[in-house]
Amino acid sequence: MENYTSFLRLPSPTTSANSSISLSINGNSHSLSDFEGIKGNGFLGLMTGEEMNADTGLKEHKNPDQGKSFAGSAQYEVLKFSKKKGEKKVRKTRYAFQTRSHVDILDDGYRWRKYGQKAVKNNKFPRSYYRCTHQGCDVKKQVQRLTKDEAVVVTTYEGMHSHPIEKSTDNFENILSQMQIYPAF
DNA sequence: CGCCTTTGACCCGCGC
DNA sequence: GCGCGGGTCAAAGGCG
Repeated sequence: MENYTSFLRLPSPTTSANSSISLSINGNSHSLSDFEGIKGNGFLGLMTGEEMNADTGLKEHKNPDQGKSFAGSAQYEVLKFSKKKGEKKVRKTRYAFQTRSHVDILDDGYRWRKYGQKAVKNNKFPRSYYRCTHQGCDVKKQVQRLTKDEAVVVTTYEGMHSHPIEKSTDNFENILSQMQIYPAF
């Protein structure tokens, strides 16, 4: 997605447990409308089969035993400079989702290999780092639970899968795979 | 046996 | 320069 003119930063994940992340995308044609559409219809439509029951009013849905429920999402771009000298900046798009779940591992249909875990400041829960194991696919995700609301799991995806989903599950990542509207970098 | 997790070390950017 | 915080590496071990 080269055309984004603005990007949304999550509230600093180490200092804020704000559970209502606003979504502000003003990219090209499909950013906002499609994203919202999928979120409002596709996401929830399919999530209901899995006890998904929250949209933006996540705070009122405080029921960890319900399993997973979609809580919120955000997208933002990350500007990075390559470590190598003389390389241009690498732009990555990250999608952050908040999910109410009593389990950290949200099986989203892709195969992930954990490659790290770090303690996060001001957060008593560690953050886990996963990488997609599909060859040539360097999609990463971070999973982190909030101190202020232990029922909330924040999953941050970085990059996009350039391959089909590997398991036929009907959870939200399956839908994510269908909303690959942006070209891979 | 292959794939995965665990875990400390390492690296890097940034602020002081 | 140094320390801190975040991100990654890689060796070692676990498990099906």
